[in-house]
Amino acid sequence: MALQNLVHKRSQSLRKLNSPSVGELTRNMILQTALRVASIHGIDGLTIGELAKEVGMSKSGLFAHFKNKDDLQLEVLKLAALEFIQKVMKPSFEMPRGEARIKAMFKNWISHVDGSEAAAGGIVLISASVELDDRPGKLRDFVSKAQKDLILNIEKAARIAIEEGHFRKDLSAEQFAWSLYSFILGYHHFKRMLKDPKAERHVENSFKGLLEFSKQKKKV
Amino acid sequence: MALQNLVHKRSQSLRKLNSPSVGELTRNMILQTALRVASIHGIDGLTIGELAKEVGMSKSGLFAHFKNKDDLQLEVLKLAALEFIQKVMKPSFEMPRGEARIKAMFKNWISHVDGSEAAAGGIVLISASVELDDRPGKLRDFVSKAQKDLILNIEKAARIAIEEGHFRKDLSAEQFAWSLYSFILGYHHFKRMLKDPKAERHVENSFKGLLEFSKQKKKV
DNA sequence: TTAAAAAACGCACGATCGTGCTATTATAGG
DNA sequence: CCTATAATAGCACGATCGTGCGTTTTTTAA
Repeated sequence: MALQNLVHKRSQSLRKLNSPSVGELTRNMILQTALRVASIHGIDGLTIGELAKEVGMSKSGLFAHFKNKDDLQLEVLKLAALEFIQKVMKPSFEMPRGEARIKAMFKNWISHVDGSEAAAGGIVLISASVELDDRPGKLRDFVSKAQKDLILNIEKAARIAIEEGHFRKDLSAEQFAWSLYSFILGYHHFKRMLKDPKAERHVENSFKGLLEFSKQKKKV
Repeated sequence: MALQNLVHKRSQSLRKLNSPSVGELTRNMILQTALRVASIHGIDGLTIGELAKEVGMSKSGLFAHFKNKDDLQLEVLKLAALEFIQKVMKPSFEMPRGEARIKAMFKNWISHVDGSEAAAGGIVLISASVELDDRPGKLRDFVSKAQKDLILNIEKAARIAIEEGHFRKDLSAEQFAWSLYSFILGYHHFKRMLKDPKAERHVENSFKGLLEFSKQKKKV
């Protein structure tokens, strides 16, 4: 897989105007590939030898771009988080405040989970949190923080919806975020592991129920 | 860690009445230990060398009990499923039909997720499904089937609750099972990965909401 | 008690792991 | 174009992986 050549061709023409060094480009390409590999084999199943093969480089040439394997894994996780933010969170927060934004968030998220080919960011983060939950360290810390930020963003969106009068005043934004995230986890699980064709329907029903529950004035 | 000795002592006294062979006992002990290891390092992180060290045997001596590593992993998953069934599902189905049974199921499940020390079965199954979701094979098939059975059992309990008149007639048992399972996944995630102290409260609120939603006669 | 059978060990194999060191090739600025 | 530097490759290391095989020890049955 000599993606290498393509990258170099492109770099030579680009550098005349704006200059990311060749090494920088290669490094990015490596990380992109690594993210793809990690989405299949998990962040722990990511091995330097296989990655080198996949990317069309020698092990040592590839390895020179990173301090050690932990560093490589951390960079992959960062990329995953970044990709998720840009594909799911950012476009949502460009929508009008309130319910519309919540709905967009849900929709973007679902389709991000579906995008098994290209966008593997979210999947890697979820898998990583399962793989790492019992093993302290920098990797775990990063994933944990990324997830917490994510939850806080959902909470923020929910609070705004309350402010806007779309959701009822006595709704717990925290509980809302928790429920929404659980449904996404459920969707991820049923769709990817169990290949359940009804997963879409179920998650949409649950989400609809959550919305109604969050709107109504009183009781249940 | 010479658990070995204990096992052999016990075997010699036990065998006079009822006879599981020594090899059988050792094999069981290996699997128990393997389950514990897998609950920390994942089913893929389970390595024969480390397991041998943990169990106090030589690699080859241990390996003689299994055809190959895949077989070992499969046996561990089987044990995990068995443990889950006996700790969570079986006691639930001994409760009275209907809502009580549903509640017991939820309660048992939650405390099973909490039992990080001893009961690692459920955790291993959930982790395994994440690790394996993109890698076809016997392991994936088993986990997938185990999870499907599990869902069907929830559905069955829900259908019985409908029959008994505890849940409303037009409730979708399938949707109920889906929601409940998603909440459990959420709990697992928040409790184990994010160490969120509010996880209990959230999952209980969600469960309570689900129950009320399932009872009321009409609307939302 | 002794011979047969089961269980565990010792050892070694090829492969691959993460990671350095040195040499070679590609790129950059003068 | 030439040189300094950046980027990549080659090679080797110790460790560990999964897995066989022959030997030794332990358990079992007569």
